Amino acid sequence: MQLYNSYTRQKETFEPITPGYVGLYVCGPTVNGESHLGHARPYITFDVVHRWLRHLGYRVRYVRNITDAGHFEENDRTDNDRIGEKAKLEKLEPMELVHKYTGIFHRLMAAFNNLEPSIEPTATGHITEQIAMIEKIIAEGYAYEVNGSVYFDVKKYAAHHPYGTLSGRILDDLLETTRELEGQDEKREKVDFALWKAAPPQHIQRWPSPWGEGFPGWHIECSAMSAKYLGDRFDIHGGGMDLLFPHHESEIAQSTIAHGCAPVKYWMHNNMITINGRKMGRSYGNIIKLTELFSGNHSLLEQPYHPMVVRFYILQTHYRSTLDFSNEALQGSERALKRLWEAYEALKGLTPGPSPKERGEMDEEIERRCAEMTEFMNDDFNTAKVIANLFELAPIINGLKGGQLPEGAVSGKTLTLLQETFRIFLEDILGLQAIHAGDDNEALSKVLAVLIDIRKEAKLRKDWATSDAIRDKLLGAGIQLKDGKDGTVTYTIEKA
RNA sequence: GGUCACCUGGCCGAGUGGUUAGGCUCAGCUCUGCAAAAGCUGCUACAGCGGUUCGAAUCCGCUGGUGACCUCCA
Repeated sequence: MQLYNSYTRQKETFEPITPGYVGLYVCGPTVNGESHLGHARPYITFDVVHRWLRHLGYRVRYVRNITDAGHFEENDRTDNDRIGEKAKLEKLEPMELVHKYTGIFHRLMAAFNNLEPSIEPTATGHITEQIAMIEKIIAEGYAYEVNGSVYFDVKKYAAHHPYGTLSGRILDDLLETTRELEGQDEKREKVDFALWKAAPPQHIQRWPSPWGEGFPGWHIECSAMSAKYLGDRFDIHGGGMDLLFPHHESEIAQSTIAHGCAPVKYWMHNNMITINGRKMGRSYGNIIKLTELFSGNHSLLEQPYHPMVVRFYILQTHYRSTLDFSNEALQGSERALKRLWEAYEALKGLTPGPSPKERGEMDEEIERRCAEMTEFMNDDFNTAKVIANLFELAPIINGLKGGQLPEGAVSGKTLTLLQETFRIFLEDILGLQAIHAGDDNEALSKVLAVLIDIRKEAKLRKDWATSDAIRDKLLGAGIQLKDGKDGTVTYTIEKA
């Protein structure tokens, strides 16, 4: 399998550090607010990576953190609320926020049908590990303490180690161009980053440390927790491209000092979701929360979009390309997914033709397209090409079902391959699910059978008014009847 | 300002030297009582200008445009 390593900026053959096992770490959410559309991308992207690695037979330990330490705020409440000014219950309780947004996050992940990570460690649950790591870095001489805060000495690090390789930074440029920010006078250099921050008196989240009460810096949690659960050196670290600098660059530096080796063998970064060509982000004011996307409740949205439509829309594009949001694009994905899924359902109902014919051209095409899907996934997780091939196969399935292709056009063996391949790629790898309601309601299917029967009788009488009324009114209720060529009628039910 | 990307048909998007990507939309046809669904067919693009090459969307250069990072950020 080939994957693109952001560190070397080229595709490389994947060889796990420990044969048969893969350590995968992905930067998780900061649970101080609701996830938006942009956040959906890494979690879906790396869910597919996780699924594919498992499919290849690797035993994967997938670690995705929950960042629940740092700066928190909600509406007018912040973690800087002065202790004396408000009653306890009026003040922000960080764990209350963390609980709320972690719950929302988990529900969103489930809606996307993302498999759960193996471990979901929280930053607050690993304060001691982070402190221990900082102590090690100080002992090695690459960090210094100022007024209860600890900073990493980037200049010294860069003198002895390659720095900036991942993000393409040159230290001298950074020293010149890094902006002047408040409260940075403690640092020796502007490029230094905090390992530990002393907590001002009004800061609620605080832990004791060798340097006084405070809280961990932004980057250290990922390094401490990935090392704890995956080892000092592990296989794949994923996240959004916007984390390249300074987050991942800092992770490399601090881990290299603390553990004596570069922490990650393969770095993977997904590209951004844009809206009108611009990255979705708080500062641009163009955020669409996922809950809004699913409900349609947002001024930019023309309609609600099902989580599976969003998942499909994301997977139709290669993960390293930007992906532009628009209603038109989402609606296109919705129609496309419906068509593909209905072909899949039709495929499940197909049985081999009467005379198992000899292998024909169609058998060869199907075999080739099925085999290609594995190649596409092995080539840096090219889900876009996998989906294209599924669409290439859909007309064959529909043709067999609809009678445009003769019954024996495909051999039984090939049909089985096709069924198996669709199931594996659509469900197991892409992680897609039906977006219309299942046909599992016995009472409803009986009712529909009655209506279909009445309509059939009406058609025999050429009572078009009645037959069309049944068809149109059901459609209005979200139930679409589909007349087969041989008189059979199938239907799909919109999920409420 | 520094660094790095990107610019594909009405829209979304694959694609790194020679092949129809694919999806959505649209038009025509088949099927149908009419539709829908499905099938078939059509719409053949690579920002511009140079260069390399037998041959470039694909490599190189220049120009223009857009974006990302440099600050919390998926």
